[in-house]
Amino acid sequence: MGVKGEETRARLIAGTRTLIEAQGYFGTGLNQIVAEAGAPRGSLYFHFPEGKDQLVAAALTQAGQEVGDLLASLAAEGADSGALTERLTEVFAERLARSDYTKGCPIATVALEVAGTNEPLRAVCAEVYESWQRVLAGRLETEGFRPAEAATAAGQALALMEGAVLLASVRRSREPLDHAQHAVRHLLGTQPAAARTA
Amino acid sequence: MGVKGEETRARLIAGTRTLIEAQGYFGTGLNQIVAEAGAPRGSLYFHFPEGKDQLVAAALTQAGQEVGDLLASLAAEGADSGALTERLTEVFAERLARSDYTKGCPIATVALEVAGTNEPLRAVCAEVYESWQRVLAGRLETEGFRPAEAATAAGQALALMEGAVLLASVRRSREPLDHAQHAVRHLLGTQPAAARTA
DNA sequence: CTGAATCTGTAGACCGGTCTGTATATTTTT
DNA sequence: AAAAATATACAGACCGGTCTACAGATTCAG
Repeated sequence: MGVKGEETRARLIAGTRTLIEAQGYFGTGLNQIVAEAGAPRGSLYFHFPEGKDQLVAAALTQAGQEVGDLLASLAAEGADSGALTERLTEVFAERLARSDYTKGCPIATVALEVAGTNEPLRAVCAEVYESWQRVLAGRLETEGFRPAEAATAAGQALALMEGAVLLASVRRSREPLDHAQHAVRHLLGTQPAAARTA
Repeated sequence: MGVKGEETRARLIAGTRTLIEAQGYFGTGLNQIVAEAGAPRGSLYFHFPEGKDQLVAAALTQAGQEVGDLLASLAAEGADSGALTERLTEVFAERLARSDYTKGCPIATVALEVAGTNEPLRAVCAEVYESWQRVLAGRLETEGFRPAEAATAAGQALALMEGAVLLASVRRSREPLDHAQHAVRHLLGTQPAAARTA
């Protein structure tokens, strides 16, 4: 596969990400995607022969991996669970603010749309969320949580943050995210960064 | 307006609720709605002259009010905040299980789809969530929370439950909802003292 | 009491446009 | 020249929305 082919493929995924994050799966058409990516229709079906679902799956996977890699690298640098969740909350808050509250979690909208009707895409969304949860749970284990409790606590923290993104999108305000961050700290039993350094 | 007219209108709203809760806003077409409701297209535009958005707004409002009325009646009977959230969690869990995990929160999917692109519907979703939050916050005030802290805690609890519905839908399991319920109890039970001293 | 006018609501054909996906021709790269 | 990739025309289905026709009840003049 040549350089140009890779670039077109990358632009298609990037365009798909941009659009589905703001409009969801059904709200985004292939015409819109190829226009956004500056690629012709034929190229789309050359690079993604299975069509829209394959393209959306690639976009979700890439977006999920970016966030997962960020969390994993923070954890590798020794960030504690409170710092991990704070950073994730901040990522979502920043995305919302910079997009005028059109893009929150890159997975959530599609996840809810397809969970009941599109099993392959549901599985992709589930894997992304589980990968995020695994990183957080792993960190919690090094802080003394037993494996089962770490998984539960990580799931609760993730639910809190995802729900806060939903409320923040609907209210057009980052306040729910900031309140969620405090609640997550409380649930996980860690002190805020300000208190730690004091 | 005759009896039959009211019935057709009610069937249209009921059909719309059924479909958008499982498939979202963009995933549900008017052909599907009129088929589900057993009503002709002309009746749809007679009862809802502004079209799809007016119909969806009516469906969201009705679904939101049903849940809100349930919470309000429980609160009037003296249920405490833990019982309110437990019941709301149970409503969502039951809906998911009975629909084979296709219907969770009746608002969430549409809320995320339209938050960035359809201001009137976004406002409807926001009002539903705020009405739920108000009931819970009101109960928290009678339990000793100051108004500001009650609103914050109610928002955190709502975020936790909504996020748990998302994760439960994607995982096809009620486990996230059960874990969320424990976390909500923890948040609401321990925060008053800290909030008062803050 | 009748029968035409009116109102409510039903019924579905039809509009332009967009949807996902296919087929085929052409250009670029190797 | 072969392979990789681009480019576009096209197909059939469906989209939301508009339009006209008409069925059944109600009203009201005579």
